[in-house]
Amino acid sequence: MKKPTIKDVAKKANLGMGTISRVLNNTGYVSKKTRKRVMKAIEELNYSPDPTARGLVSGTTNMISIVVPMVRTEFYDRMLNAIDEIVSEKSYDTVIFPLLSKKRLERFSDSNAFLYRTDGIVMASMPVHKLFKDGIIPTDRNVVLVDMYSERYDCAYVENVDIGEEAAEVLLKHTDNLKVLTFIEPNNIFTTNVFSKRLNGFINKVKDSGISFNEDEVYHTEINLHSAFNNSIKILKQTKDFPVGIFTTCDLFGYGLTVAAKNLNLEVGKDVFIIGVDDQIWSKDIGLTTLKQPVEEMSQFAAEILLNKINKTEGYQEIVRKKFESVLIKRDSA
Amino acid sequence: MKKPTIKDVAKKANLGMGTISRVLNNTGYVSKKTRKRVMKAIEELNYSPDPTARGLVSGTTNMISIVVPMVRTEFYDRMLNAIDEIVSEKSYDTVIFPLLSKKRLERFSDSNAFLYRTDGIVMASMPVHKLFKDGIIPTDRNVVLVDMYSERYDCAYVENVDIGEEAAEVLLKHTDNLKVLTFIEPNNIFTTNVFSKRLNGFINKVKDSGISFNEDEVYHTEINLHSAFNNSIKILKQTKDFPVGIFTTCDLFGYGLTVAAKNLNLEVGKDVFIIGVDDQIWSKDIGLTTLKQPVEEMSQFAAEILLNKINKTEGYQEIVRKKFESVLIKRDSA
DNA sequence: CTGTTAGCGCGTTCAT
DNA sequence: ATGAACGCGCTAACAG
Repeated sequence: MKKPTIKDVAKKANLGMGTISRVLNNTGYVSKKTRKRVMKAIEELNYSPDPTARGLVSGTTNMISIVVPMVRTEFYDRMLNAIDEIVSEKSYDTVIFPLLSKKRLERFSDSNAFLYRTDGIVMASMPVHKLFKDGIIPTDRNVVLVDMYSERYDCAYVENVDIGEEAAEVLLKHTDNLKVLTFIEPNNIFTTNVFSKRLNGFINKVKDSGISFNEDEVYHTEINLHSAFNNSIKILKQTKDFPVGIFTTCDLFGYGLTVAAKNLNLEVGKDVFIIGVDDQIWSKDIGLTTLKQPVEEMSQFAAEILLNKINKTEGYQEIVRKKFESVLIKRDSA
Repeated sequence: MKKPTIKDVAKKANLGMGTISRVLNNTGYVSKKTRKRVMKAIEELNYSPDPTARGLVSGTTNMISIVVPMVRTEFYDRMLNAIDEIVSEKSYDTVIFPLLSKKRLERFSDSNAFLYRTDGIVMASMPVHKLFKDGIIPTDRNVVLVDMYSERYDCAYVENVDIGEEAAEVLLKHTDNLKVLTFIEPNNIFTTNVFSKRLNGFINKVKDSGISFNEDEVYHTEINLHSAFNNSIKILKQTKDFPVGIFTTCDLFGYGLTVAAKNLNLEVGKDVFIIGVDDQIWSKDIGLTTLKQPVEEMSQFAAEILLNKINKTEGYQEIVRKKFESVLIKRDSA
């Protein structure tokens, strides 16, 4: 019971292999009648073409690789869904490569890694210049970056410095008494420093506005709610004057702060102003004002330019770069 | 600048293709000297073999597919890491297929989907009997299930009914006044009903112990902290007698309940006893007693039997099934 | 020990 | 409009 091949179909339909291939790929001429015969044979044998063989001869796989740093956040979940939606319309399949470890990165440095055998690659939040030798992704396939700026590659990104600046603007409308709750990224090749960019943008904007800002007002937390809660309690207890405006560099921290404020009987939106980043699905429920990164739009845009490039016939192609703006979602907290 | 092929290497080293192939695959005899020559040529040309061509002829890819329902939980993140760790030792690569949608499921029903072109498939938390026609995964490749029991396939799983029972046991040591906070799974082909299994196990155990249990004592929540928190407040407010013991069918809900209790000035571990499931990374920090599913052990076991099967030469192989026991992690909350 | 050759399953000429 | 033959890059089998 071996799997049927195109040869079996040809034999069954009393036709040449070429003809079968032609109806399979909708290429060249083939009469209506024989097409029907082919379809019937395919049906009967329950045949479907072998993608490996196809890949070998045509060089294409009808698949798109998506490389993500990890797979446990809403951000990347949204991204994967958005990309899959776009490419599946053109009957491309997605396959996910989480960059789990340094060992995996090494494997990804081989241009024959499976990752690069697909028709196109989406790299999300990857500091390509740090990860790959000479900053070059070892492939001749089409590549597009999401959530990352690059000089060399097509990319769809948001400027995290801008996010920090916008956060400052929002809070400054309420008070000059400002603090920040953020995460300190480890200094390794994997990080894209989104948190420190947001922080820097915030500080710059505040200082530009002529307000003094002491680095002591930046508090640290780990990326989990419990740590965010604990450190929020600390911030609030150390706060002498209210109201206070606090920029939490992601919504999760904003959540911790919201709960902490409630615990200390402080009113969010009056005693404590909070702005977060990301607009998580639950952010609405807790009335958190936030800067939403347009993940879906960004991802879909990236997917589209990737498909374009794949289907464009050879030749020079300009690098496409698109900066996406975060959107202020105004709710009760600020 | 085409990529070098094995032919180029052969030419460069003045050898036959066969010899190159032999050193590449460590098969057959090849003298030390020529091996060196080959290595040198490979180095100089920066050659690496084309996995597609390899796959076509040998039928193997050195890759393992992992199918997961989604990719945004710690549970699956842990699983992926655990599996990757095992298989990468044998220089297999992992590729992830999240079952994002019904459309994707359809694609997965084609035995030539890329998913099935790898050397082995790990399916996580997949109700195979509901997802595939006749309950058969359309492939002749080796398959093993994780976090799911099956009559037909090798599997490594935990019995979620047991988890509910154990939770009941723990809480009953503190009080007979019991409640549950859980999620109601939608009734579709994707769900594995872990939550209702845990609930049923709990209820059965309680009733077996001669304690009456009213279905009204089961409260529902969505799978996010905010909903868990809100519904926890509701539970606690509707509770007349303390202490109360509450089984939260996952740690996330336990977290919401912990925060809610604090909010209402109830002491966890005295007024309110809580037991959760999963032992998330932050569960320790909030002192949550929990039943840890041995994700890593389970996943690694599955990976190992998969590798075994792959490398075993043909012939009858018994189905391997291993049930893993959850581990009680005792902390302050119960 | 090493070279040669026949396919793996398919797409793509090139005849017809 | 269709069939035959070649080759994609590689491994396996067989000669030598």
